Amino acid sequence: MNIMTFSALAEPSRLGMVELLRGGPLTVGEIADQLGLRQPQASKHLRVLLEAGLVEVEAVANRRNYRLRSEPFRALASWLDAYRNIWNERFDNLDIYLQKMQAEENKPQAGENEPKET
Amino acid sequence: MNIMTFSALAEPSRLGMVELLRGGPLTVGEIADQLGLRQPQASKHLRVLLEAGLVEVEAVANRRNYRLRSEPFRALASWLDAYRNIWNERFDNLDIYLQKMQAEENKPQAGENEPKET
DNA sequence: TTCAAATATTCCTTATTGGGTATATTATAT
DNA sequence: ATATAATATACCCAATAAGGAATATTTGAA
Repeated sequence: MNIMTFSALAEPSRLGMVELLRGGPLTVGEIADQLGLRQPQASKHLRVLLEAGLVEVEAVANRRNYRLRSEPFRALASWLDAYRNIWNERFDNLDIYLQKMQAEENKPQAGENEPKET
Repeated sequence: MNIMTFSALAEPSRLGMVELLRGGPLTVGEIADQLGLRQPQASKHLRVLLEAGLVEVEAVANRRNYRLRSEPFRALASWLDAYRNIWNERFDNLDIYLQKMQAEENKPQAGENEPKET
């Protein structure tokens, strides 16, 4: 997984931009307007998104049309897939018990198998 | 989408920790070892992951067993779902053309509908 | 009580990041 | 050539984050 994807999304304005661009391409000015940003900061954040590969630009005269790229989202989804097991509460109580037992084996000092009561 | 999830993952050591914990719970020392970190930085990064809700701890004597929580991964997956359209290259050439046409309508200064040739 | 292991916290220092403002750049129109 | 709109870049400053090293805390054992 590319860490730049996460750092690009780890900023409110930039995450907002991505959500905004879900509706389709927008210019810098439109993005700045909708998010209440000044133009320079909008440009700077878009640059970060661009370098992270999250968006791409198309120059149309004066304007720059920014839109989402699909690749990083696909990558994110496939990375997430590796965590599907966790969905199903793989580490449920039984597993935790087994893991604890296994951890005990590292220091079988006092009682061997059955800890006597009191 | 909670931004803390992204900022927590936007750091190589922490992303490494998450990947590592995919295999099951580990103690601070084990994590530090496997990632070549000093213990204090391991603890500090784990704290960030903890506060982001990505992991949880279980104290067992001296040790702290850290393991992944499922919720943030579910949240991430459901957030990603909103971007599924982009998978299918929704913004293909036709869409881009239509969007460009719509953008033109904002400044219909010269030609109204049919721009005359030459 | 004293010791040692595992972990957390604190302090310090440096690097990075984000906002603000001014300015440069590019394209269109006159 | 000049003016204007849209955008990018540069510079400065404050806030944040990360590593290093020392220290505090907790637990089990002698």
